[in-house]
Amino acid sequence: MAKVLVVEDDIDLCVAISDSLTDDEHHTVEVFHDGLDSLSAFKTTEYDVVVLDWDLPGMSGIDVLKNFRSAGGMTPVIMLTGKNELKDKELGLDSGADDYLTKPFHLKELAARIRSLLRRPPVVQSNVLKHGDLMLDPSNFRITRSGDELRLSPRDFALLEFLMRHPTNIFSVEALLARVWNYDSDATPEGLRVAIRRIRKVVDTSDALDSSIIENVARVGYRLRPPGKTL
Amino acid sequence: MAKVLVVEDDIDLCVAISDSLTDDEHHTVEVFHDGLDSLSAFKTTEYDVVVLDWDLPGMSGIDVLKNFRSAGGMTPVIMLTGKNELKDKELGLDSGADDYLTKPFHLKELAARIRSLLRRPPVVQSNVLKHGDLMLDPSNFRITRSGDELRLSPRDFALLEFLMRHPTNIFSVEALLARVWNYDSDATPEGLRVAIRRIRKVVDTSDALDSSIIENVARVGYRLRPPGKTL
DNA sequence: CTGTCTTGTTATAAAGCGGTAACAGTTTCA
DNA sequence: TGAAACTGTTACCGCTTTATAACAAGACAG
Repeated sequence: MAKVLVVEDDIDLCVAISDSLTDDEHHTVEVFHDGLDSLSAFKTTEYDVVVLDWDLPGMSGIDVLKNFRSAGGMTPVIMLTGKNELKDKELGLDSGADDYLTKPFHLKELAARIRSLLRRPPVVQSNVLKHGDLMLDPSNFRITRSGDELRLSPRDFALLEFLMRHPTNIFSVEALLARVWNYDSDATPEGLRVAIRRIRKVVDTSDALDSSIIENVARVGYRLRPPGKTL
Repeated sequence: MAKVLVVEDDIDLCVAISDSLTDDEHHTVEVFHDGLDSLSAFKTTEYDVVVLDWDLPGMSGIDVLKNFRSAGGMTPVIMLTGKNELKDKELGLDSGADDYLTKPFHLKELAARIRSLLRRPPVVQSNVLKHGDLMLDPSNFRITRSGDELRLSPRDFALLEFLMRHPTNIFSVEALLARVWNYDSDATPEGLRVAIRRIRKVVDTSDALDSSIIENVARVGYRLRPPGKTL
C-alpha cells in the first residue's frame, strides 16, 4: 500500500508492472513513459518508491536519477534495465539507485524488492531548533521540553519558531507583524501581544516576566532570552 | 572502509571476496565458513554489512538471517546464492535480506552493492509496523492488538498504514489525500475525516479524542499520537 | 438479484483558533 | 509631575475547522 512511480517506455511492461503492483500488492501506481516528463513528477510529488528504467526517451533514467539525487531527493529508487554488464550495475548503484533489477525479471521479484525498500524507515532530516532544554521541530509541528510535548496553535508556533530562528536578534512589533503575520493587513499589535502572552503561558516555567522565554526590550521590541539568563 | 562479515563455505570464493573487499575497497573483512559459528559472531559483533551465503554447513544462511532478525538485528545483509529461482529470492528478501546476489557474480558488483548498502541509513527489518501494542502487517492486510485481530476496510487500512510508516510526521489534509487517495480522484476532506473516524472507532480503546491513535492539530493536520501519550 | 461491505455525502454539533476590546501597570520625557 | 506611549493581562466572541451520526450510492460476492 504505497505510492509508486513507474517510469518505463515499454508500454506492455508498464501495464504488466502496474497491474501487478496494483492488484497483488495494493499499491497506488503512477506511470510515465518519458524521462523528462518523469523528472518533474519526481520532484513535485512524494512517492514511496520509484521504479526507473535505464533507457528512456527524453532523458535517460540514470540522468533523471542523478538530477533527482543532486536536488536532495531521498526517495528509494529501483533501476530497471536490460543491460547486464558490470559497469552499468556499478554506475547505477553508485549514482544513487537503491536497487537494480535486470530484464527480464519476475514481477514477483520486483514486488519483493519494493517491499524490502518500503521496510526502510523514512529518512527524517529534521532541522530541530534548540533553545536551552526546549526543542522545536518546524516540519513536524512539535515543541518538546525534556520529552514532554507542549502545544501551541499554528500562529503562536510560527511566532516562536521565527524567534528561535533568529535567537539573537531583537524585532520590533512591526517587524514581527510583517514577517510572522506575512503582511496581513489586519494584523495588529494587540494580536501580537496576546500571542506572546499565550506562548509564555505554555512555554515559561515561571510566571515571572523577567525570566520569560520571550524578552521585551523596552521601546525596541522582542527577542528570545538567552537560555538560563534572568534579567 | 567498513567492517564486513563474510559467511561462505567455498574457500576459494571466500578468499576472492575477502581479497577484493580488502584490497580494492579497503574494508575490514572477517570470515566464517559455518552457519552456526557465524551466528554468534553475528550477534556479538557489530558489522556494517554482512555477506551471507545461502547454503552453509551447520545452519543455512536463511535460518541464520531469520534468527538474527528475530533477535532484533538490523545490520544490512546481502544474501549470496546459486539459486536463481523466484521463490528463493522472495523468501530471501522477505526474511530480512537487504539485497540478493546470484552466483556467479562479479566481485565488482558485490563491492558496488556493499557501497549502496553502506550509503543508506540504518534499517529496521520487519514486515510489520508496530505502534504501541498495535501491529500492522501490510503484506497480509492484518492489524492486531495483543493477538486480537482488528478489521479495517482497504482504504482505511491504507491510511493507517501510511501514518504508521511516518510515525512522527504530521500531514495536512491535502497531503493525505494526495498520498493515500488516488490523486486524480475527486477525494474530499470530508471523506478523509470519515475514514479517520472509522479508524478511530475500530482502533481506539477509549473514545476520548485526546487519546486517540490519530491526533489532530487544528489547522495543521493529522499525525499518529506517540504510544502511551495523552495530550 | 440480493444482501453485505465499502466509501463517500450531507447535516449538524462541538471545538478551538485567533483575534478585539478594555483596562491596569509601567516607562518615558516634556 | 503628569500625559502619552508602551506593555501585560483577562474576558469574550466570530469564524473556521473538526467530529459525529445518519444515510445513500457503488462494488462485490454468493
